[in-house]
Amino acid sequence: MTDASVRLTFEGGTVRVDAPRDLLETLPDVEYDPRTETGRTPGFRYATLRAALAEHDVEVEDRVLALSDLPALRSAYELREYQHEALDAWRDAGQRGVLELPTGSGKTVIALKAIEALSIPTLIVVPTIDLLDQWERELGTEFDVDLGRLGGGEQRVEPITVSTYDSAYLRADELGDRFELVIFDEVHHLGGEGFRDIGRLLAAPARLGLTATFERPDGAHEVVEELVGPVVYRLSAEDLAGDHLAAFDIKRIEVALTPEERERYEEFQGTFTDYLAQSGIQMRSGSDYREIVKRSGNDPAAREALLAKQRAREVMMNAEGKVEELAGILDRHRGDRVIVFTAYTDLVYRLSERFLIPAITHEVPKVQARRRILEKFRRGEYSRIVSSHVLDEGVDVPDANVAVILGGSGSEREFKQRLGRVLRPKAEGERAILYEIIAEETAEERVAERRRG
DNA sequence: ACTGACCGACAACCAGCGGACCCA
DNA sequence: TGGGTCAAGTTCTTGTCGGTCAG
Repeated sequence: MTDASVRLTFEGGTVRVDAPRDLLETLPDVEYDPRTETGRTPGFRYATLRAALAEHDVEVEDRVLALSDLPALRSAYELREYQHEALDAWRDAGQRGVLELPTGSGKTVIALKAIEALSIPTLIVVPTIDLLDQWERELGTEFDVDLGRLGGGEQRVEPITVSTYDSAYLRADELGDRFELVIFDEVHHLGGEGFRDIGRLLAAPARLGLTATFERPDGAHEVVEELVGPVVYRLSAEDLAGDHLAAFDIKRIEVALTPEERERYEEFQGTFTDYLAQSGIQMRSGSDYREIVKRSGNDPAAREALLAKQRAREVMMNAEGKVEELAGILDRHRGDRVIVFTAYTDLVYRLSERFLIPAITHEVPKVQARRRILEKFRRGEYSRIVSSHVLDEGVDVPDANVAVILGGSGSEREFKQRLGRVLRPKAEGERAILYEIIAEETAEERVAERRRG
């Protein structure tokens, strides 16, 4: 017992545990691997494994992490009080956990301070190339070290590296031993079926997640919690409004469908409800909906019902009355900076033509063109833009003070992200406004309720 | 170097009120 | 007559992203 020895090494996203069989069996989450005749556990269990071994009176030869040298980092940045609290909460939780803070509250800065405080090799994982660039810029300004970059056509690893989720996913098994701290920006993405493997394969014991909305409707935040840790600090937009973020009002406006729209809506919606009645499905949650989706693979009636539901959704999301209402809003806010959000790209182009507003969708040819439009918006050459979902996340959108949602999903996340676009601190007394325009007597009233308007 | 086409991944997707059938 | 089960083997569409590869 006393002189047993244990050797830990990293192999393709797992920690290999060379130890006597009887000791292996006492270790949590360590499985016996008959091929190598050793114990084995996923990379993310490394920290708990070390803790468990510390309880035993054994000599541990730990060769898991292969870290490069990193000079002590220093940044001139001063954290605000709540940012300080957030960082402390994370450290108190054993350098594991998630910070849930609204868009514009300076999550990046907290992370930079965490990197500075620990000065250990760090991997930062982000969902988009845009964020890749932003992090690279911030890190470059703050720290005087070479930065690695994985994604956007480059694959360069340095002690401090920024990666996309996609690239990290492709290389996690091989990179898992190179970093002691991993930061997941927009950490809710880590709940995705494939992306969760990133968290699983990395051995980094220190883990920080950043997001504005931790909970996922599919429940996968529990996976994230296991891989990164629980939420250790949380503030909402309301908490910071009027102080570090702009004060804001949310105005809900209901508009009527035209008689033609009403007729089409009722017909499509009717097809859907008829199917529900006929199949006996109780529509209580998203899983009931998924049940219909599942059936639609083999059952033509289910498929027809789903298509009808989608057509009904299109009718209400694109209702003509919303366009008229928008005309009034644009008129009232002549001097303001306005972002208009829709659910469908078709409507984006219709609005763009009718109101002569630049459009941004995923189809906008080339990132360059999109960037040019945003740049002109930033400089004030444009005071309005129309977009679908493109600007929801991961794009550095210049500040606006009026947002108009013509069509959106029931997603709380989408709503917060859109709201976040108008919440940067404003001049004294100025308030941001978010308009939700909703088709009355349609399912959209419930949809808007779900996202908590 | 840039571009477009392709692929796979991810996310959202949520009625309003009484039927049909098989088997023990 | 009464009670239980109703459709399984992989699943709708739209919007958006990153990675890859050919030209």
